[in-house]
Amino acid sequence: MPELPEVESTRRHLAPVIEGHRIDRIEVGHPRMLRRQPRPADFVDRSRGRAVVSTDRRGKFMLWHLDGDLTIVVHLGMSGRMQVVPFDEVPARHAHVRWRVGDREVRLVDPRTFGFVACLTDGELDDVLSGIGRDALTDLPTVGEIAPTLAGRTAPIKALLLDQRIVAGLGNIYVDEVLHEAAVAPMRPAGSLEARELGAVLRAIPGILEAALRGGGTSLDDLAYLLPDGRAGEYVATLGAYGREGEPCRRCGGTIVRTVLAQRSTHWCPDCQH
DNA sequence: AACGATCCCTGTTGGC
DNA sequence: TGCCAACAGGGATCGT
Repeated sequence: MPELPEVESTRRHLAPVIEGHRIDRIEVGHPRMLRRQPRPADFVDRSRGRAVVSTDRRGKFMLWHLDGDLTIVVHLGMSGRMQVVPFDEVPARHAHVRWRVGDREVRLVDPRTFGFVACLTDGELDDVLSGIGRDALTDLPTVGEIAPTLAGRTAPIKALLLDQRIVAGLGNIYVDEVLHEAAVAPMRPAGSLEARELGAVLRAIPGILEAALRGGGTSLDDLAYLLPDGRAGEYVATLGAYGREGEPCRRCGGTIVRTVLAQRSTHWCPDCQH
């Protein structure tokens, strides 16, 4: 599932392909992908012929800043991935949005269509980003900054780490990894964490995310996520908790268990996560 | 306001 | 072997 490391790995691969280049042609094969666009008909008209000035990211939102104060927003949802192929390659199944850039085509492939794209004005972009919290990799809050937000909260710490309005970028896989690294049980009421534990959680976040980024992200067995050149992310071999039900904890030798929390499968070690 | 549940969607998996 | 229900989950939305 694309989370911050997957989106950032994707962005870094796409940057040299699109930055400074003009978008010559756009095709949208699935209107559902435009559901964030205020006026779907604007999507193609706004961005066609414009150059990508720079790329950026906020949480799981990839941003392509265009000339003319417009930004293409790409969210990969749960099964989205980007492809870069020669422009004359036969369209793949589920390649729902296709951008022609020079002699190449950039595609958003998304079988489950939970992803979306939009081309937004600066004002519209501000509206979208105002609903998203600080970036988990580049703008992580300190304990002092985040503690008031969590104080008194009874929801599980996992649920609040998944909430993009608080910290943006973590998804189901990396929340489990962060809590395992921090040795905090995922069902702990968020407000019950001591400063020491909150500190451990916040320290674990950049460590996990940067390691995942070095591996190009996590490609699970179903291969939903791949890099734009088709390669798999290698961090899957390093996962400590997610997907390791029944396997030994790398830290204490206990057994990783799977439960359901916040309507999500949750992997953790009852022996060393407290 | 906070929190949990439900829905969207479809390829894959597992049970019978 | 074949069929079909269950499952995966980011984010929007709804009910309590």
